[in-house]
Amino acid sequence: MASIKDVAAEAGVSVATVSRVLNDHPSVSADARARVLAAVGALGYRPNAVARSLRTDQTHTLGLVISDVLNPYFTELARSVEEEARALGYSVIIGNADERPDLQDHHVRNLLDRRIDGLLVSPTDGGSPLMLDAARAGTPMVFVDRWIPGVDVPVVRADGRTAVRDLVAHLHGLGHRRLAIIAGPAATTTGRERVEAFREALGAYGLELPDAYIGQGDFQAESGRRVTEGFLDLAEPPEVVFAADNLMALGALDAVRARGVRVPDDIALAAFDDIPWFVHTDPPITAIAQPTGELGRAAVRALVARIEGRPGESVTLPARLVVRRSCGEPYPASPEPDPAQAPAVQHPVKNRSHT
Amino acid sequence: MASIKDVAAEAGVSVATVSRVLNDHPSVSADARARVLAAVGALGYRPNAVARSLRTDQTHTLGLVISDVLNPYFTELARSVEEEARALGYSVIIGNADERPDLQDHHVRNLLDRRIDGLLVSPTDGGSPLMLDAARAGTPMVFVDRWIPGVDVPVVRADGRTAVRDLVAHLHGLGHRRLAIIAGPAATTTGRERVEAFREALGAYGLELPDAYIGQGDFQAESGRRVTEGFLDLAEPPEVVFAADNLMALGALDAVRARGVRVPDDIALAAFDDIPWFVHTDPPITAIAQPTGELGRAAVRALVARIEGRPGESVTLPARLVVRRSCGEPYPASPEPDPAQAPAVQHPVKNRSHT
DNA sequence: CCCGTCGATGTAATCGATTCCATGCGTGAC
DNA sequence: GTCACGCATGGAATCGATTACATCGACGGG
Repeated sequence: MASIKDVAAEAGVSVATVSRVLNDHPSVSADARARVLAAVGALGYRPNAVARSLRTDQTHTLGLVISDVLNPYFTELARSVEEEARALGYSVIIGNADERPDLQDHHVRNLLDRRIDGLLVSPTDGGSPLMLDAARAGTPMVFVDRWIPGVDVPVVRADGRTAVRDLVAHLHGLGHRRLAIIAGPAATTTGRERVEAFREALGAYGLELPDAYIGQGDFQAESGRRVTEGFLDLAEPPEVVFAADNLMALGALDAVRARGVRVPDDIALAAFDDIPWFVHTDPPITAIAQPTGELGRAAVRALVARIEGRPGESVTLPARLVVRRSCGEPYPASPEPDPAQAPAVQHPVKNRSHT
Repeated sequence: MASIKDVAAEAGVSVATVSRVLNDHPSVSADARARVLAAVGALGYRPNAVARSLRTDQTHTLGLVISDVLNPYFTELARSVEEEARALGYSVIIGNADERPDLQDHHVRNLLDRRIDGLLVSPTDGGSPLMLDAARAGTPMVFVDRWIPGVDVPVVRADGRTAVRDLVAHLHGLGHRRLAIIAGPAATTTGRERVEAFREALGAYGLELPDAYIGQGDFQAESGRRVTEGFLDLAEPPEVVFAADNLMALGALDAVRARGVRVPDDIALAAFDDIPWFVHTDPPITAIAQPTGELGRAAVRALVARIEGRPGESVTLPARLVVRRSCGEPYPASPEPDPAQAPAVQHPVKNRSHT
C-alpha cells in the first residue's frame, strides 16, 4: 500500500508538501498541488488513518455501547446515531453489551484503547468502575436512553411519565383495575423509572401496584415469557400486562399464546417502545413510542459539542402513547384521535428511511 | 493518558522491557516483570491500540458492511459475527449501507483507510470498482449472504432452492395457482436467485411466472407496500404474494391491511427470512428460515483463516421452510410436522441468546 | 583460566503521518 | 540598491508502540 513517501517521490516534492496538499494548507503553489494530486491519483494513495490518528491524537470516531442489538429500538437508535455522526464527519463503532455488564466493560475498554474521540453509552448496569473512571478522567461522554445518576455526563433520553399516565387513563377507561408490569432490571434507570411512573399513574386512580404484579425481567424476550407465565399462574391474574420494552412484550405474547389465552379479551397487553411490527401483531399492540431518531441525533450533537470543547447539553424529549387494540376496543375513551395520526405514528422507522 | 514511557520510568526499566512484559516475551526476569506490572497497575496504563497498529500493521479488527441494519436478519447476522470475532480475538466495525451503493462505498473506503485486517461484505450492488480493487489488491475478504460473481472471494450463504421448492409445493397443495413475487434488486445475487428459484419451482408444477407477477422491490418495506398495491390493482390479482425478504413482507402486510383485504382468505403471504415477530403477526407468516447465526460464524472463520494465511473456504448452508398460517390452513399437505418443531424453529434469535 | 553461549536488558530504528523551524527566493517600500 | 517581509518548501522531530541489534554479566566446558 502506497505511503505518503511514495507520493512525495512520485511528485518530486517532500512529504511535508504532500501533507500540506492533503490537508489543504494555504501555502502550497498551484504547481506543486497539481503534481501531488496527480501522484495521488496515479498511485491510488489513501492516507493511513492509523498513522494520522497517532500523530494528531484524534480518531474522528465515536463509540456507541448499546444494551442489545437485537432490540429494534436500539437498532434504530444506532442507525440515527451513525447518520448524524457521518453528517458531522465522524464514524461510529458499535459495541453490543447484550445486557451483560461484563460485555459492556469489554467494549468500553476496547473503545478506549482505540482512542475514540467520545463515548455514547446506554448503560446496562449501575455503572462499572471502568466507566466512572473514564468519565472522571475526562473522556467526552454522553448517556443515551439510560443513564447513571451522580455522574457529570449529559443525558439524552425520553420522558415516558406523561405517556404512561395516558396509558393508565386509557386502561382505566376500558374498565381494567388489576394492572401488572414486567419491569426491566432495577440497575437501569429505565428499569426503575417505568415502574415508578406506572405506580404513580395508578395511584392517581386510587389503584395499587402489589408486589405480585411486578415481575422482574431483564429487557429480553425470555424473561417476558417467564414473568407472564408467573402472572397467569396467579390465583387472581392481572387484567393487563404492561411490558417495559418491546422484547419482553414479544415474550409475553409467546407465553399468552402458548396458554391459549386471548388478547385482549382474556388479558390486555401494552408495551414500552413502539416498533413497526406492533401494527401487525395479533392483535396490534398498544405502545409508548419514543422519538428514537431524534434521541440519537441529539445525543451525537451533544457528544460532538463536548469533544469540540463546547458545553453539550442534556436533552429530554416526550414519549407518546399509541393506542391500538391489545387492551380492548380502541376508541371509546381514548385520549387521542388515533386514526388520524396512526400512519405517521406507527412506522417511525420506515418514514425516516425515505426522506 | 499514561504512555509506555511513563510506565518504563515508574518501573525503572526501558520501554523495551515494558513492551516485552506486555507481550509476554520469554526473556524478562521475574523481578522486572513484577515491577512493570506494578507500574501498569499504579498508572492505570493501557496500551495505545493506534500506535500498536501502526507499528505491527495489524488492527485485529474486521469490517462488516451490511445492507440494512433495520432488517432483523442482518442484525442477527451482525450479532453472530461480532460474537465469533470476539472469540477469535478480533473486534468488528459495522458499516450500514442502507441498500445504497454510495453509502456502501463510503464505508468500505472508511474501513480500508482504518487498515482493518479483513472485510466481510454483503454487497448492495453488482460490485463497485472500489470493492473489486480491494479484492484484487489482496485485502482479505469474504462475501456473506450476497456475493459478486467473478471475484475470487469466498462466499458464505444459504441456499434457498430446496426451501423455495417446498414452499411452492405447500402453496400448490393448498390450491393456489396464481403466485406472485416481490423481488429484490436485480443487482444483488439474492435479488435474482430467489426469483429464479421461485420460477423454477413453479415450472415443476407447470405454472408460469408472468412479468405482471414479478414486482420490483428494493428489500425495504416501502417497496413491498408499493408492489403489493400494484398486485391488488391487477385485473386478475395473484392468490399468493411471496416477499423476497422480511421487510418487504412487512410492507405487503401494510398494503393488504390498508385495503381491508384478508390474509390468507383473500390473498396468501409468504416471506424469505424468518424472524421472531412472524410468529405473532396476524396471521403468523409462513417463511423460509436461514441458519443466520451459523452463517455469521462461518463467515468469520473463513475470513480469519484468510487473514492468517490459511485457505478460507466458501460455505453454503440450506435454508428451511417454516409453515404457518398466512397461506391457508397449515397442516393438510404440509411437508413437515410443524407443531413439534415450531418452538425451536420460530425463535432462532431468542434460543441462541440464552445458551 | 579462558572463551563461547545464553539470558536479561537497553539503544535506536521504524511504522506513516503532521507540524515546527529554518531556508531561500521574489517583491515592494524607502 | 538595500532591507524586510512573506510565501513556498524541505528537514527533522514527534506521536506510542515493537523489535533488531548491541551489550553485559554469569556460567559451564575444555
